[in-house]
Amino acid sequence: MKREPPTILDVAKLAKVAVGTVSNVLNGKVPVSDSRRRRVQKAIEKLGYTQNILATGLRRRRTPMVGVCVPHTSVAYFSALVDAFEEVGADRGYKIIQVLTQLDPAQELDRVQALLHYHVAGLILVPSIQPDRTLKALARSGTPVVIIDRPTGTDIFDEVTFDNRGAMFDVARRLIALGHRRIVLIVQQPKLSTTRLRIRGLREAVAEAGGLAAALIVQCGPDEITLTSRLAELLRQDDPPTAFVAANNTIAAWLMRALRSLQVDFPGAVSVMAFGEPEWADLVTPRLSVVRQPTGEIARTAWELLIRRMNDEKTPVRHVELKAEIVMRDSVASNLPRAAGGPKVTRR
Amino acid sequence: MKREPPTILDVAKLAKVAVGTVSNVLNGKVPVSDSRRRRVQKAIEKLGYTQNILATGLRRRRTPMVGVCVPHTSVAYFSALVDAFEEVGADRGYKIIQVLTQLDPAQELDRVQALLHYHVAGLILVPSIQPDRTLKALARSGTPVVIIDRPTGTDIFDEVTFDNRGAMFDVARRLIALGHRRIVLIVQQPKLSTTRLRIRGLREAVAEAGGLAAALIVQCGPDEITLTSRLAELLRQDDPPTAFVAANNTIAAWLMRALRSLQVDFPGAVSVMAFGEPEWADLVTPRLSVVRQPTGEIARTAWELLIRRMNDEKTPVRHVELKAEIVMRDSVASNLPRAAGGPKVTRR
DNA sequence: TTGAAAGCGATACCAT
DNA sequence: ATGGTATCGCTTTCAA
Repeated sequence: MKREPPTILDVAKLAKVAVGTVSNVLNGKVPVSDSRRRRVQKAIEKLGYTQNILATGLRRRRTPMVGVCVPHTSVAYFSALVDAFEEVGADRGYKIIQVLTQLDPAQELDRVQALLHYHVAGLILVPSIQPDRTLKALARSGTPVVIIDRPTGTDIFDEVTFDNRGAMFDVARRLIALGHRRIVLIVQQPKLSTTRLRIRGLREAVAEAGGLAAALIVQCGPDEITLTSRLAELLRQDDPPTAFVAANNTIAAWLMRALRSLQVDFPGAVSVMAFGEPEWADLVTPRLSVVRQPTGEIARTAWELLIRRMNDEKTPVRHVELKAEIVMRDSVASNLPRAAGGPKVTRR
Repeated sequence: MKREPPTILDVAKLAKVAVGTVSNVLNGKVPVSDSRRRRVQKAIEKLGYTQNILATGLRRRRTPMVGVCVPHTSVAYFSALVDAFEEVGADRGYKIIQVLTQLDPAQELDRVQALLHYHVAGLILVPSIQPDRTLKALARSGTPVVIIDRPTGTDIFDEVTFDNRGAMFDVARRLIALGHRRIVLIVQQPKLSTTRLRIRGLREAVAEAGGLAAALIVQCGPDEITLTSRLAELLRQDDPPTAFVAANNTIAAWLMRALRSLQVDFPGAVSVMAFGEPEWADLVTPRLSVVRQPTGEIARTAWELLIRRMNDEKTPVRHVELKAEIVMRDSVASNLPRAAGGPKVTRR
């Protein structure tokens, strides 16, 4: 018994007022006399009237929804971000439309364009490797946008990122101080801006150590098996790497499983760190050391910037860079020759 | 330089045709002569025209979006579902709007109502503990709905669930066969339909074992600390429980950490199982045994049912129940007196 | 086939 | 403060 939902006209008729008056009651911007307001409210109640956002959006040329575009939600970091946005956004009366890029620039463009068709009020984007066309479309649309996590290298969008270079630098420095000489960074997407920054941080730390240390970037394949064989190869060579850094929790999980299946003594022979903090970081043995991204703060800041831009089209562009926190646990151990059971890293 | 986006009118003007013709080209339902079609397409290209979905939706009284309402995405099971929907939905030209209930019936109602304002073409819902008002609103709206994961006990919506009772029954039976006599099910929401079914399965298995075994339902608090102290209490009593089943990956993580901090010999003294399959299940020691939900199949089936209902308003209601898979790993061990190092459960 | 025109449900302006 | 009306961008008759 699907009856057509009541419209503002039905309400106006029942309350014996003009449609404009109903609209005014609804939006509360223009004053309405008490008596009429009550009549309208009663009518709304009785009819079970609900606003049609499509019509409102069409007229207002803007909808109270914000698009959020992330790679996928299987990386804990991203799902945490989405959760945070849903929460903070709802408080301000915005709905979140979530779309996924699956790491594919073409899909990214497609999905973002779809969001633009909806005339979303704003858009939060974690860009892919090749976001150029997407960014162009975004710029052309004039939609308020905040880029998060991955700097675009442009100056047209607000950005909230965290200091990947610095974090990686600190991590590498600590590893080197612990006696590690060959450090491997395992990444999924070498061309990603974030990845490049991490590589830079790593190289800088290595350079600082003079000829002592060396860095190696490994691109993991699409699955665990590829990574495992690549790893086996690496560890077979003479003077094999002793420290591994995984770019996210998925890779970290693959890496740990690979090390186990290869029966590598861990953290005895090799140390491991990861970006992101999966819920299992301190459940596994050895407990995983991580670079903890300031997820909540990123979400909050991004939302603030977005609100600001949605309110004022031409407020100056801002780039906010937050600091990540390094959390050392058992998966990182000393590699100093004299210190087989020697000085341990601080645990927490 | 935000210029107004071109409309169908601009296209018509440039192509020197009527707006209706442009619309026909766009939708491809009504035949259009080749020459005009080309002119229209060229104009669209040139102007960079994109359809305004709000207007289309208003006119058609339906939008190509499907709402997905889940508790949150930090439980891997739910984020996997959302990912699956985004993928399968996009293929059919639907966008997914995701909203979260945060386990709160009031928030659930609010969010679902918002989705209804958008006149979504369909809605997929993982209901909360108290979904009555939401379900009523949904029924009233006439929107195609598919309920997943948690049966509602009504016959007005299509449902895709999996056999929680059966899965729990099998799990309990195996545990009992392994010599466990006191089995604890740790849940977050005792009144949830899913939970009730699991409890029933557990009770049935216990009953089957005669006076041999006993079941205990523990409601964990909102955080790990509460659970830890509750657990300590349980384990302190005489004849303490030897098997624990966690309702999801979050509780499983809490449970494992709690057991460690309480220094319980595990899986020596107690065995552990969990519903859901977190990425860390086989990373932890001992590797976690789980009830693996058929996530992909649930998503696929739900989508099929939704499509079916979106196409045919009054196709008969269907309830599909899928089977879950029990995956035994090291976290479950024998509790038979004679079998300290005795018969092990099959591993995989 | 094609063009003209009537809405879809709301907002916002203009008189009153 | 209130009522009447044009309008948002598009689909969908209805004639031609």
